[in-house]
Amino acid sequence: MLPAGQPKFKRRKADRPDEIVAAAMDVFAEKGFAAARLDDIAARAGVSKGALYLYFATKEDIFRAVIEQGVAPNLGRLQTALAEHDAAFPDLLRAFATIVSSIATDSPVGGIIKMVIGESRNFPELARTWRERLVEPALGVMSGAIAAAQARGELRAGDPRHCAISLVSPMLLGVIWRETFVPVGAEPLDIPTLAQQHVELWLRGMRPDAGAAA
Amino acid sequence: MLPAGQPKFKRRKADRPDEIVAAAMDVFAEKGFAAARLDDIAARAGVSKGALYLYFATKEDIFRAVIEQGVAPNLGRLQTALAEHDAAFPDLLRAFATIVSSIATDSPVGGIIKMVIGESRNFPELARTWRERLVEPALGVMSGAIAAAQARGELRAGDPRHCAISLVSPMLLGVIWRETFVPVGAEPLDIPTLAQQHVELWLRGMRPDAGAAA
Amino acid sequence: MLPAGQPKFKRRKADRPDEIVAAAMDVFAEKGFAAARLDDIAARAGVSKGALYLYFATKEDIFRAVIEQGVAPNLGRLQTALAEHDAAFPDLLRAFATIVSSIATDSPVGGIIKMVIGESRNFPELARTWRERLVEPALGVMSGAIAAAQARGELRAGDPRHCAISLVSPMLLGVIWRETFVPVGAEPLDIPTLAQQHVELWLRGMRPDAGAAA
Amino acid sequence: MLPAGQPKFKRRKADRPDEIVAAAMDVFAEKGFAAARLDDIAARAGVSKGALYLYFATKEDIFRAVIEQGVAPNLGRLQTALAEHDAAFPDLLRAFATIVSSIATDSPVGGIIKMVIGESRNFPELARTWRERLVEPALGVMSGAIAAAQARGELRAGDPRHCAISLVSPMLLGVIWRETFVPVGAEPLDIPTLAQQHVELWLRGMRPDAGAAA
DNA sequence: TATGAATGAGTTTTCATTCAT
DNA sequence: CATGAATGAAAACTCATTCAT
Repeated sequence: MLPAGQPKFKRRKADRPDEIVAAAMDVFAEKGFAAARLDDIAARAGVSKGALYLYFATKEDIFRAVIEQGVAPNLGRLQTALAEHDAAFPDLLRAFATIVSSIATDSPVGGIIKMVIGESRNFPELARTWRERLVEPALGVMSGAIAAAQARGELRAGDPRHCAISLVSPMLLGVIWRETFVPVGAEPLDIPTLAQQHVELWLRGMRPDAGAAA
Repeated sequence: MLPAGQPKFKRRKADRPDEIVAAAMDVFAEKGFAAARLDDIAARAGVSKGALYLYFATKEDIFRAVIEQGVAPNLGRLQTALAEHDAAFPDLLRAFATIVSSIATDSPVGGIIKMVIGESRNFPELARTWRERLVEPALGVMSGAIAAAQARGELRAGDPRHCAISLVSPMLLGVIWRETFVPVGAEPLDIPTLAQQHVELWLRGMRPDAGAAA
Repeated sequence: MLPAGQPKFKRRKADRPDEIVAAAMDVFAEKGFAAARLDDIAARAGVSKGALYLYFATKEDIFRAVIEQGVAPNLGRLQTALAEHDAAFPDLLRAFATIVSSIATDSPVGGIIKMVIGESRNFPELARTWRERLVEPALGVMSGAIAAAQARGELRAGDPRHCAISLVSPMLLGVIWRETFVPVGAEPLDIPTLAQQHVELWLRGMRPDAGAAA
Repeated sequence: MLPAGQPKFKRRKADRPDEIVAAAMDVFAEKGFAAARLDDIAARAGVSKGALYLYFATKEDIFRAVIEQGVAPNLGRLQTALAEHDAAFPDLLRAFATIVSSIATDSPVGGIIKMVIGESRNFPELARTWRERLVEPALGVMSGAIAAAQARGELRAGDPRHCAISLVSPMLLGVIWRETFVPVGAEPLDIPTLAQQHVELWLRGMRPDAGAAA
């Protein structure tokens, strides 16, 4: 059905924005906002530089779209991951670790996180959005679950927010490691293993005293 | 006619490079490498733009100097922190947590880490240097100590490198949080408390089974 | 399902060029040639951008058509206005003033004049055309009539070309005023009144000395 | 005193802005705002394109400066021209005609007027400024003087504003003619002669009836 | 015919780097 | 040594024009 020759113009209005955002994602993640060149983004998206401006008004707009697009799917996955509150807490956590590992491994969150960190001062509203729509909800759900488990006596005392951070930080660091040091020759971290080992460590560390339970 | 407060001696030229690096540190940490302007750096350092070129050949050189300068003092502090292998492991860790907290709180590592993360692909040799001279030595020392403690039966089994990451990641994340979300309105994390709580959690989580010890 | 008001027949293609020229007239008059965008012209003409190229080869062609179209009807009106040489000169002039006022008031000459003034250096041949086909003929007819009246002793001496300019300039300025200052908040000039008052002034100013006539 | 070689950089901070504005004046007057290229302005000013941005933030800023600069000196000249209210009205007018002629002949007002006309819709605030600071004051002074002379019985009745326009319009048109048609091959108008002849015409046309005076 | 997505040459704007002073 | 005006190469952005549909 496709014409044999390669047409000079492709008409794909509906697909273009996503293709551009995907290409921009790669370039921004590699170079950062300022060092990324629209030429590169256009080339990687397989369009002309001018075509970018059919869909986005400025370079900043493209960047915003990239970061925004990083929020939505992660939010969904995360909610899924934490939806089943009724599972026993340890099992919940283990499931959570698995999902987080898979997100970390096969989605571009790494690049997005890197960009949010690197450009938070240049694009404060994006950092704010990210925190409000992703980071705080996630921290909120987790520390809520932790507090509940503490109330039930399943976990020992301790500031729930700090506990949540203790819980997730190695996975985040794993992602950052992959973005930062692996391209430069470092051995990749085995995130699933790290996550699993860490969850077990955390669960043991949070287990109430045997004596207290008596 | 000169104001009385006028310093008798002009700033020694020997100080200039450090002042420039300090100013550059601030600007690079805020904007990233590409978005930082030499005008801003010069202005913040209180020198003319041309003066930068009396001490550094290029913008990249200044950036390198900033990153380099971030390595050295931290390296020293870290070695100090981990030098006294003969303390009991828990006490060693507690001391370590204190030192790391203070570094995290009142040195500009935060900004440097942010820059290393953000520019690792644009300046691979800097990321490499950082890893080789700071990250790997630190991880090495720590996982070595952990492995030794495991061998002595003081800690339970588990990949020492992963254990080390589990140990330090919340502090690193705390620093990143400060650079990323606090300027955008987030509540700062209480890094010393977080560190302390996490170290206790980690120690409990790594404590060998009571049964196994029997 | 079709709205009742839907025209039964589509606009005839034969009308398109004129509609485009009319739309272009508005846009060019507002923005000038270079700042006018074909998108705007197409939108105002109610056609696609590509459609412009079915009728005109380039943006310049559209512009030329606009200017050309400004010449023809005015030329006709002018000739009509000055055709009746046999009327008494004062009456001729009064009739002329009326016609010029109405042209000035309800035709787009204002915009065209503005464009001819603004783009004369960028499109010399258009300025030339305008002068040769409209300005010089008009000036010629008028100074001819003036010279004739002078020869008959109805008007006092004086360079006829300058006299003609003295005669028409307020009307022209009125049109320019409308294009320039009215859109920016100025009170419009009452061109008919201005014209009438000026013609009477001019006639008195050109009346031969009573003594000379004696 | 000047170095023999031609230095690559000239340091003339104080002079540059004026040189740039002067160069821009020429280019804008020839091409209009949109069609003028900063390259041309820079070249004509004898500086690099980048140097423009040392003194002006945008192309629009340069344009504004050109128009603004056209206001001030003309305002001064105009005030001078109309200052001597106590001369007999006819002599005042004759002096005025001389001064206006010389302004028209040897200042760049022509170009500025052309630009104000052509860009009034794109830069409304400039058109407004021009009208408020130059056009209206001038019209005001003139119609004031005319009204006074009418009250003294030196001039016949008639709307003073219209009379003022009748008076100045040929000179303005002469300037526009020079900008529009002379570069395209037209014979220049002899503005001084035109002005003088027109002032006499106007004075006669405004002279009160002999009978009325009796 | 008519459309409008896509192009790419051209323009404005930025800023690291140079150099006369 | 120090300055900062000036440069020029590179990057963002615009828009007349083309062409697959």
